[in-house]
Amino acid sequence: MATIYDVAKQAGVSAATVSRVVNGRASVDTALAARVQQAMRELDYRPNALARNLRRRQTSIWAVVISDIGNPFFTSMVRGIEDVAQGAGYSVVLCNSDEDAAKEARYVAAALEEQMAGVIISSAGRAANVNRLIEAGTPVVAIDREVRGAAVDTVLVDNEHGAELAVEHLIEAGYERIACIGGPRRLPTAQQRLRGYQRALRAHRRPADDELVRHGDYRQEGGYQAMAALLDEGERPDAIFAANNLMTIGALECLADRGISVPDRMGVVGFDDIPWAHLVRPSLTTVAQPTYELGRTAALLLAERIAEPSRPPSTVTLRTELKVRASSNRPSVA
Amino acid sequence: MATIYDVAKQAGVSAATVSRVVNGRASVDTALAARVQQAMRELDYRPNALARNLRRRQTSIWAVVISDIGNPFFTSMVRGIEDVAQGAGYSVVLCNSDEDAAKEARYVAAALEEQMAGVIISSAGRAANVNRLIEAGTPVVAIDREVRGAAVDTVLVDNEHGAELAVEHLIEAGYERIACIGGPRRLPTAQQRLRGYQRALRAHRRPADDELVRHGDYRQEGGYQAMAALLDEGERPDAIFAANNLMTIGALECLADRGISVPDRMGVVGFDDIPWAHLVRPSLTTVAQPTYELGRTAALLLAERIAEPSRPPSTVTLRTELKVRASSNRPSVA
DNA sequence: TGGCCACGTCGTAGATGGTCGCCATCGTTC
DNA sequence: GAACGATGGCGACCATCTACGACGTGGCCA
Repeated sequence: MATIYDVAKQAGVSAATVSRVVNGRASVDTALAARVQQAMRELDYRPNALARNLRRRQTSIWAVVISDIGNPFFTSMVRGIEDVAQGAGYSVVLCNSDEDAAKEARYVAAALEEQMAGVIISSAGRAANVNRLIEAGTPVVAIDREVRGAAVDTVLVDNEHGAELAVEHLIEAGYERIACIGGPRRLPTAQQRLRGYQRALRAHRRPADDELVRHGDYRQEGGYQAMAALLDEGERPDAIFAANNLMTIGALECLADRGISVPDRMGVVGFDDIPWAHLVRPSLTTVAQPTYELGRTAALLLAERIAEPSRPPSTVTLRTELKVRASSNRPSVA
Repeated sequence: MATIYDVAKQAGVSAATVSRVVNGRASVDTALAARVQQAMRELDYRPNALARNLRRRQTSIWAVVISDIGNPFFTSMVRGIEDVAQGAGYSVVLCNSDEDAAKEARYVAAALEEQMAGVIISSAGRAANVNRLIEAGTPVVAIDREVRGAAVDTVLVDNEHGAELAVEHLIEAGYERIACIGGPRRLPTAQQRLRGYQRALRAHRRPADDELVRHGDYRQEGGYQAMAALLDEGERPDAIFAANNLMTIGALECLADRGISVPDRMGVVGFDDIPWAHLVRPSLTTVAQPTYELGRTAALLLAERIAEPSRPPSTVTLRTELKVRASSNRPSVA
């Protein structure tokens, strides 16, 4: 592979001049510049990004650390990030932490070692990882999950409000005993969605029975097990609110296995949409998040922070939207 | 950020010794090594990957170039790649080419500039991109799609056979007029699946009517449009074989919009599974691909090629499996 | 007209942080 | 005493960027 020196020799100039032509920062005589361009074409010269990165002490890569690459919520978000990154001249690296704090820490370490230009993170755990990045001066944006104890740009959705809407909708549809399949207790999104659920019950003077709340792991399997527990233990609910998309799928699976018909004997609303929610039968009522927009916003915030590292961190909260479909349509009791 | 020289000073040794301790290549006296470890901890030393990469003329990153990050087929495949990469000490960068040859070329250029340790690619277009990598000495593995005109390690599934099985199944289920929603003509997978469809028809002496074959873009929208065309133009089929998962979803959507019941009035089999195929009503008969295994195999091949660059390229073909569910269950005519 | 200064260009030389080949040293063993 | 292995330091090297200074030109002022 040709280096900058080969080009310089071919064009009869110094390497510095070639560098100037490549980067367009300083002024170079037009005739010389043309000769350099010519030489670059002839040698099929590609600047060595490694050397440039070392010298500039920074890559042009953004790391995106997410907790589950298989969740369509994240893939759509990543698209939003990618589109902005592309436009701003950055590449995007995807890191899949699998909700594992250790794996997340490894990726953060890698981001530091590789001197990534920025990090967008949906953190599984404590603030330590995020703070490590901030201390090292790496621009960071938290997405989807707020990070307590870290001063960082953040993009969220109104989880509590969305959950409240969902549960209110179930109440208005006539369901009586509404259960909740919550997410992992340590995750802020799970806590907020649970609060929304409780708030709606309280507002409508429904008792908040502890037996009605189960916690899953935000995966399909967890949703299945939580649903099974709700069916087998204690007084059976007639509707459920599930705190994320994959757990909703799991719950539906369980209900199908048990032959419990939705929405007649069990109303179902899930948090976060699924691309084919309307193909599932019955079609699924969901609290839709603006996933693409979430990614876009985070990427824009990151670009701004890179441009202006010292500005105070800001938090953007996007709205959710209740999409009423068939799974929460209780047949009126005659 | 502390450099290797800071650590060397702190431990009272030379930078070379610190390097040896970090990399564990050469033997270092235990006492010295301990002092170095101590100094690294005290200074919170992180090796600068950029400098190492420059010197070694290689990063420890694998680029995975895929054509649609939103397709669960690819996300599962990526998991398989990641797990192997993780174990072998590599990080994985995801590049989303969106079936766009130009975008793909940009990512390939980036992989060359950043001197990626290896590339796994599901190429959208011609062999030029892959050959550029091979010429530069970058280890490459083609996945899911063979690359004609390039001598490269390849991992495929038996597309033709899988498609044949699917169509045979529809024939045996009693469907008469079986249509095909094929993929983009230029893609080898689309060509192979189409051939499997045609072969099955021929074997059962069904006429291969050109009117019964439409081509989509491997996305949901394309499946929807192809289905609509099949319904509106010419003699209507009573079953369809769709050449990938997202187009199957699109076709189902179209059928639902038109009120055409599946499997009574239209049998449906799709190529490639969907995580929640059994939740869609009716549950979906599919040709399942070993997606995770596909990724794993490609990653293993890449690791082998990196270890032994001169070995002749090999091709691995994995088997598909027909998963019979409800969407192809034709009610027997009384 | 001569001298000085500003400015546009361009080359030299170091800096970036690690890695590794080579060589010196030291202790051990035969 | 020679041979050998283990150990650790020196300095070149990776490809690029950039601070600094040199050089030439032209304008302006005395």
